[in-house]
Amino acid sequence: MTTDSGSAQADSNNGQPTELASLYDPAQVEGPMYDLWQEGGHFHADPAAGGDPYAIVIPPPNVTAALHLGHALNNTLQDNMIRWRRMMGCNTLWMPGTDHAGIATQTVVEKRILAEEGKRRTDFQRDEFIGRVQNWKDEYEARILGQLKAMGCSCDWERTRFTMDATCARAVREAFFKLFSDGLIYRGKRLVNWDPATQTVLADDEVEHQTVEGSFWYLQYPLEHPVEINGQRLEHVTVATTRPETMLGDTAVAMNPNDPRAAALVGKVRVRLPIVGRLIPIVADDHVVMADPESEDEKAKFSTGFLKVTPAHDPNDWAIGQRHNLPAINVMAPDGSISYEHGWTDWDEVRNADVEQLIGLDRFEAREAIVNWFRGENLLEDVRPHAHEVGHSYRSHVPVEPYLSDQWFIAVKKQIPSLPDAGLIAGTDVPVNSLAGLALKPLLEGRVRFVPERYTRTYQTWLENLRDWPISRQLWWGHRIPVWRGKAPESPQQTDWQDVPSSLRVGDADLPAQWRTEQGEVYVYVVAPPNRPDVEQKLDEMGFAQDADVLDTWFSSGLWPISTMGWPEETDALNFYYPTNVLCTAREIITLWVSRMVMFGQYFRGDIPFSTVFIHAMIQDGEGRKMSKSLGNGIDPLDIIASHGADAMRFTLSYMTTETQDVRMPVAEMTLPDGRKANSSPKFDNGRNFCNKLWNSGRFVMMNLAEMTAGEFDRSQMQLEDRWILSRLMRTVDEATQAMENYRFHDCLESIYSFFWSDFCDWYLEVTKPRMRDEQTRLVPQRILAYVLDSLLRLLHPFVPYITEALWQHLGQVVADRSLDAEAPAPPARACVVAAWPKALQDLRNDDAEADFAQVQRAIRAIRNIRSRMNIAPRQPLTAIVRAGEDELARLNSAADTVRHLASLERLETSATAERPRASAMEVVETMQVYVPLEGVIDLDQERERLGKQIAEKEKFIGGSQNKLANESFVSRAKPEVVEAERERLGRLQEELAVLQANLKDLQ
RNA sequence: GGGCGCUUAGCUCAGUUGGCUAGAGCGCUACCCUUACAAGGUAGAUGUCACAGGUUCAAGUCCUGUAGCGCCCACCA
Repeated sequence: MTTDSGSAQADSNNGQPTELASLYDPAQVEGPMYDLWQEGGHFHADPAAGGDPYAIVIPPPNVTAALHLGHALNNTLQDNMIRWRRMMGCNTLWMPGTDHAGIATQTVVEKRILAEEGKRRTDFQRDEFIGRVQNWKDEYEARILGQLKAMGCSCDWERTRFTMDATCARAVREAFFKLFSDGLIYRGKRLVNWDPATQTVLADDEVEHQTVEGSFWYLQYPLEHPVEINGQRLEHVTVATTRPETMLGDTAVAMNPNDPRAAALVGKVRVRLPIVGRLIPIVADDHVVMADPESEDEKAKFSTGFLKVTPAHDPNDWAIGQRHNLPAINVMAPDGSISYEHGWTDWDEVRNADVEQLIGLDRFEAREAIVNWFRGENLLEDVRPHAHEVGHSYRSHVPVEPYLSDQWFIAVKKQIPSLPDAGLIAGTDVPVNSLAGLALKPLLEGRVRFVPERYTRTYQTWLENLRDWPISRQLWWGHRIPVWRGKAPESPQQTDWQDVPSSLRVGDADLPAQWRTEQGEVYVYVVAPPNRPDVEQKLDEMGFAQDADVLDTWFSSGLWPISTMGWPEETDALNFYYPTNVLCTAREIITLWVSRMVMFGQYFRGDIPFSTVFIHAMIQDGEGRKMSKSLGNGIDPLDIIASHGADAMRFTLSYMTTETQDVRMPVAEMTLPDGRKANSSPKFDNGRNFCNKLWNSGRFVMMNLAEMTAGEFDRSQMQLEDRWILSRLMRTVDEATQAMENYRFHDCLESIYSFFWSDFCDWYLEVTKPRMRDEQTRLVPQRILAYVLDSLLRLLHPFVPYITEALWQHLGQVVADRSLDAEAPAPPARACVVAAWPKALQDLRNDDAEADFAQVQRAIRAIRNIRSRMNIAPRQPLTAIVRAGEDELARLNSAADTVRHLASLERLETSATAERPRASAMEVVETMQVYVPLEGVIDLDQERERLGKQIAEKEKFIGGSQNKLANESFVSRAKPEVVEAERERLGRLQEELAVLQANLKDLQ
């Protein structure tokens, strides 16, 4: 976008207000205004200043990549709220920061290093690799913070945090220590979601399900010896599986106890596992669905009645294994290849040539090889296509492998020992005083609420069905788990973590400890307390080693609301701003993040972290697809800022924010001012146009205020349009304020927008132009222009901060005090960012003025309409004759100048009995008739047709209204005021019809 | 498999407790560079509110069902 209209701000001379360009150029304004706010210290939150606290913690963006449009929306809305509350006089804090995003960041850095240097993580020393990730983090953190600033976010930058900085690390250490001491963290061998690509465990909610077109393979497992059932000889059983490769680890075949064949099979005969040769039992378990090809049940349709049981590689099988005491044989390495080195306990007994050929194959290669083996041995009974949901890593996107491994867990449904036993939350198995219970209770009590409310359920059901949270990750980038493991120096009483709140004395410290027997040896796990390097050193000396793993990223982000404020220290910020007010986020992390913050806030701080969770829409592209790098449909907020301006972006995003759950953003490649091509969206045109309009109207108002005189304002000197615009303003202030209170950003902007554009620009500015030309008549409208513009800038500031601030600064130079009078003050402020939000003054509300002015508007529109229809030049002077009731005419006459001016009339005649001049065009609006005498030919047929249409329409409505009123039930059952309104409406319609008919008759 | 959401003008979407002669922006048509703004102004056209039932005096709005689209959750026989 280029313009020859010069820079937005010419040099000021002699202290005169600067000239403003006619095209708003955001690039000229945004930087200086942001500097002005920063220099003014307006974003800094000071608890000592007291007042009403209002705080928001930012959902810390991941340092994996620069911010995208979703972030732009998220942060725009937060800034809307913070700026609004600041103007409402609250002591506001918007806490900024970024998230280290463990697995995600490590993955992108690994990928980049592999691509650029051909090296893998394991080619580096741990510290060296972390240094590389740190560099990435530094780069992206800077970019992200820069983006937030460019968007205009009014965060308290002095408090900027990072989930791995010293303050947050301190909180993590404290939190881990407390959880461990309370026996809420334990080490366990469990089946976890394993990502073979990144080789780490994933929490349930880090697994994404995708539909995969797979197959069912029907494999025959020979029986140890044939069995006779009802005279039929059975030599093998057939199992159906989607993952044949796991059969190497089968340790049983299960069947339903009600299966008629069970009596002859269960416990009577074993199965010889093909390839491996392992003899495995047949067990009875209710979990197995019996075969029934006729059944509606999907499972019964494909079931053979026999289920292969692989405890080490399937969660259901794990459960069956637990019930029947089956061994778990792990046949895979962490990278997903077939291996006998990771828990294949009977390898030495079963190894043979066939099995050995499979060792080292990737799990999918092994699948093929095994299927081929079965086919070759004639044991492959059938293959059927089968579409099913397969869990994939949300980071590497490869299928997740259920994998047996040792991990640290948080016990989420365990009664917290330090709290009283308060039973279960009704209808659940969740103890009130468990971590899950602590997160659930405030929701049920209404202390935490979701907006929109429907998201409550997502949160609730998730917590109710929560399983223990695996918190260790086999990564390098993250908070290292502060657990040290060593040979137990003394004999423990027991080795069951659950019942032994025990400790180990190290130096002068008693460390919480858990004992475990591993490979016949007793080990002790202890947690080193925060800020005790001496203890850590002592542990090292004792030959203890720190756990190599790091914590799940959500462990530290769950602490975000308290860690950023300095917990566990009793900081002023924590005391003043906690609990915060609103958490603003998208629905995708309600479970991942929101619930954990509530859990931790409640447990560590004894209070909820925020009282409202505002969930906003997710942005999709024009086709309803997710925006992503791989699709090439992502948009960088900085590119929108370059193409349209930050305010335009914010305006459009805020305006789009309704209660809907998805919004679409058509993506289009655009050329930016610097010549680059980048993705942006024409959706932002609306915002840009709005800003330009605001800029120009502000410019125009200020031109007219140049020689404004202050002094007493005499309200009695106001004319109809003055009373009208003030009334409309107050109505708007009222609507906007209510909308903001209810997180209705669209409604708020809609209200301000229509007031600004339709009422203020289209009408008030136009109406007052003639009055502005005269030194005497301009006095009143000048004061009102100043007051209304001042109010508008305040109303719009939370949404479009830059342009409103720029105009505010200019306006301040033109008119220092825009107060109307003592009752309608406009408290001066040195910056719009800290100006007071307007109050809706009831004494300026004026329904009569609004009704009267509406009448004037109707008359003007009628004349313009005739002009347009008759193809008469806009400024050709005309005479108009208006016939209407006495009251209506009185209103019109009181604003005759306005009508003449805005309709470009030479003469306006009003009469209750006027006749239509023979050569004239006419317009009937309600009961008002407007005639415009014209020279030349009037097409009477056309006029009659128009009237005929209007009559038909009117009759239709009258018919409907009459039917309604003739309906006995309506009259008796509808609310009286509704019936009364309907009667009035019918009366009005009939009057209007009569006028139309009279005029039609006149044309005959 | 469970849950949630959407379907309103050519396009993108508003429409809070049922009272609607259903709105906005963009686009479209005609006229206008009227010294704030052409990123603008004036005037105008356009809708079986997905479909089928039901509740009600009254349904875009509430209920049930159907279809299409999208999302979230769920241990892959």
